[in-house]
Amino acid sequence: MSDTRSLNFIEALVEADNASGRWQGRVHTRFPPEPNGYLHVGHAKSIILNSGLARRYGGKFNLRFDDTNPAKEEQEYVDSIVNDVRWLGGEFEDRLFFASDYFAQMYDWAEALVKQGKAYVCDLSADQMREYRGTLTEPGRNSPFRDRAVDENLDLLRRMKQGEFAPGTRTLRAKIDMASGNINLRDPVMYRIVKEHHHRQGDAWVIFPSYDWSHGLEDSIERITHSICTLEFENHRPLYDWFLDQLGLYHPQQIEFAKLQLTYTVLSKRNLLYLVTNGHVAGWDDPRMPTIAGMRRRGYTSQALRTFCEDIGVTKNDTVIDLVRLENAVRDHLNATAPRRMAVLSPLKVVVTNYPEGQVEHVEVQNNPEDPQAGVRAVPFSRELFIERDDFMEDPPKKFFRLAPGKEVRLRGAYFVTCTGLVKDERGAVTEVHCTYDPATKGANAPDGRKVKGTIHWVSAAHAVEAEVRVYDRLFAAEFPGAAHEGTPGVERPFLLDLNPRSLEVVRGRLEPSLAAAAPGERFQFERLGYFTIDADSKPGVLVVNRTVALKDAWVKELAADEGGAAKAPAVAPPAPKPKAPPPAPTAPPAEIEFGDFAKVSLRAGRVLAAKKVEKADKLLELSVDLGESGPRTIVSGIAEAFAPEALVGRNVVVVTNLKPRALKGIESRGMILASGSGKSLSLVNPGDVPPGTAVS
RNA sequence: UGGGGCGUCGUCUAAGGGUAGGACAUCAGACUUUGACUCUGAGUAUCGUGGUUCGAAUCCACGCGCCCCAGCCA
Repeated sequence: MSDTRSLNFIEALVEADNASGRWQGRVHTRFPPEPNGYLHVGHAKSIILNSGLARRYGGKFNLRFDDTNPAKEEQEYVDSIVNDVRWLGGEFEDRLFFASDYFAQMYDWAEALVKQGKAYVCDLSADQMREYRGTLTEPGRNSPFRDRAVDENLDLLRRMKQGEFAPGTRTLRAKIDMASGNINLRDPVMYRIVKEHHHRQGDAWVIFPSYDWSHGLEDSIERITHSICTLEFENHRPLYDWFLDQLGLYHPQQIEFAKLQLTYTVLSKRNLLYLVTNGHVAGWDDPRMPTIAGMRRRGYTSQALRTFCEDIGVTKNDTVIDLVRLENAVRDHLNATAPRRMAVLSPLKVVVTNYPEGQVEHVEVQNNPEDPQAGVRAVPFSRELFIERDDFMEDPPKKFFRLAPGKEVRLRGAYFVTCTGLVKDERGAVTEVHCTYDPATKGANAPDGRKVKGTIHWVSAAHAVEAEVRVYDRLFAAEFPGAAHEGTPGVERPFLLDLNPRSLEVVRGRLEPSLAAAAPGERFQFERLGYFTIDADSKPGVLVVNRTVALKDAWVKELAADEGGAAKAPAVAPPAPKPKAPPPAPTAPPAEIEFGDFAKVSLRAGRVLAAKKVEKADKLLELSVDLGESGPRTIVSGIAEAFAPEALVGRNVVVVTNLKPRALKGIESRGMILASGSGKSLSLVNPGDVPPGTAVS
C-alpha cells in the first residue's frame, strides 16, 4: 500500500488503536459468511476491506463460516465461497474456521450464563413471544417463565440439548430488559430447537445458537480485534457487548460500515436465489449475475474488483454506487492487460476487387498498444473479408467516419480501402461491399500524405474461426430494479418487471484465426467492440466467448444526440444517454422524419395491465403494458390529461416497440403509445381484438 | 409516537475552526492505425434556521429528510 489517499474511518480507527496499543499492535479481522448462497459484489467489498486491513497493517484475516442454521446451509455453498474468497485475494492461509466447531464451547458458556441467573428457558411459542415483545413504541412484558429457578433452567436446557423437546416448544433466552427501546435487548433468543441435519455436525446437535448469541463468541475465540459488519447490525452491538461482558471474555470491537449497493443490480440473497431457481438466469455463475462467480465468468478480474472497492471508499453513508464505476474499473484493468484481437460480430462481406484472387499475406498487428512488451502477431489478409455491418452505411450522415460509397478507410493493421460498389439482395439489403485497396498503405500511412478519418476492424473470410459469442448486457434495465413498481397491486416481485430482455444476445462471430487456440478464462479486447473472455462452455474446436464489457462508444452518443436515438438500434443497448433537454411529449411525433425512418418503426398490439400517475408530472402516466414478451414493459406516456389511469387498464393499444429506452421523470420508458389528437381530446389507436405482441401495420 | 444511524457537486468521496479538493458522470476541445486509451478545459455541492467565532462543512441549539430494528434468519 503506497497510496496517498486519505484513510477511511476504519483505517483511522485501527491506526488509533495501534497508536494507543489497545490490541498490542495486532490487527485481526475476519469474513464470516453464512453458507446459504453464493457470494456477490457486496461480499467482495467486505472481503477486500477485511483482508485489506490485515494486509495493510501486517495482521491476519480469517475466513469463518457462520454455520449456525442447518436449515439453510449447504456444502456446495461452502466450496464456492472458499473458492471466491481465494480468487479475490483474501489470504486466510490455514485460518478456515467453522462456527459449528465452537458449539460445545458456546454451550458451556450458555450454562455459565444460566448459572449466573442471566439466561432462562422460555416455553413461549413464537407467536406468544412476539406478543410479549411489544412494539417499536411500546415496551414488552416479561415472559411468565422469566423467573424460573436456576436449577430448573439448567435441567431444561440440558434436556433441550438431549432432544427431549419438539422444535419450537422452548428457547433459551438472555435475561436483559423487556422494556428496552432497543428491541434486540428484549430477552433475545440464544438457542432454538432445530432438528435438521447439519452439513458438518450431522445430527449431533438439536439446539442451535442464534446470531446474536454466537457471533461475539466466535470472534472472541478467534481473538479478532476488529469485527467489521454492515450497518443493520448497529442495533445489535449492545448485545454483542453484553454477552462478552457478562462472560468476561476477550472482547473485540464491532464496527459497522455501509454495505455496497449498485445501480441496475439486485443484491439480496433472496432475490438472487429467486433468479436462479426460476430460470431467469442460467445459474449462480451466470455472467449476468452480480455474484463473484458470475463476474469471474463474465471476465471481470479480481484486480478490477479490488480497485473498485478501494475507489468507492468505506463510510457509514447509505449510498448507491453507479454501475459504470464497476464497469470502468474492469475496463481500466483490461485496457492495460488484455491482448487485442479482431473479431466481427455482425459480418458484412467485403471483396477487395483489385487484390489478387487466392493471394494471402500476413500483416503485423500490435498485441496491445498500451503495452509494447506484448509484442505483435500476424493476421492473414486476403481478397474476401468480413467487416462489422455497423461500419458500413450506404447513405451516411456527415460525421460518419467509416466505410460508405466512395469513402476511404483504414483496415486496422492492413491497407486503406475505398468503397467502389455494393451488392444488394432482392429486399434491398446490402449483402456485399466492393472496395479497392492501396498497396502503398500497408501498415502505414499513405505516401502522398492523405489521411483517413476512420479505422475499422476486419477478419479474412477464409481464415476466420467461428464462435458463439454471448453478448451480455446488464441484467436489469432500470437503475433501481423494481422501485418503479413497488406497491403495484398483484406484483409480488417488482424487480422482475425490470429485467432487461436484451441482457443476453447470442451471435455467430467471426474471429481472427489466432483465437482458435484460446483457452477458457483468457481475456481479450476485440478491437473497437469490447472486452471478451473465453467461456468454460468452450470445447476443442467450439469456441464460446462472453462479452465482459463493451468499450465506451462516443459514436452512439453522437447518433443519439443528433437523431434522437431513432437512427440506429444497435444489437445491444448502450447505456441510454440522458436526454439533454426535457424530452418532447412522447405522443408528439418529431417535426419531420424520413420515409426510411418510418419504415423502421415496429408497431405491436399491447394490453395495458396497470396505469398510474407519474409523481410531479401533470401529463405523464406510467403504464405497464403486456406485449406478449417475457414480462410487461414500462411505458411512460403523456396522456394523463385525456385519460384517468383506471380507465386504461385492460385496454388494447398500439405500441412503438423499437424505440431506444428513454428516461422520463426518472422512469425508464420502453416504448411509445400511439394516439391521435392532443391535450384533453386524445384518442388511442386501437389495434382491434388481437393478442398482445401481434404486429400492427 | 420508541431505539439506533446517516445528511458535502448528478453519483461516490476528502477536508473535522483558516482557499470546499479528488474520482466517476456530463459538456467542450486536442490527440489517435481502436469514435478506445490519453491529455486539456468547463460547469455543478456543505439539508435548513438560529447561535458561538475575526473566521463554521467542521462547534452549539432547534428543526427537516433518509436508512435500520418488532425472525426461534444472518
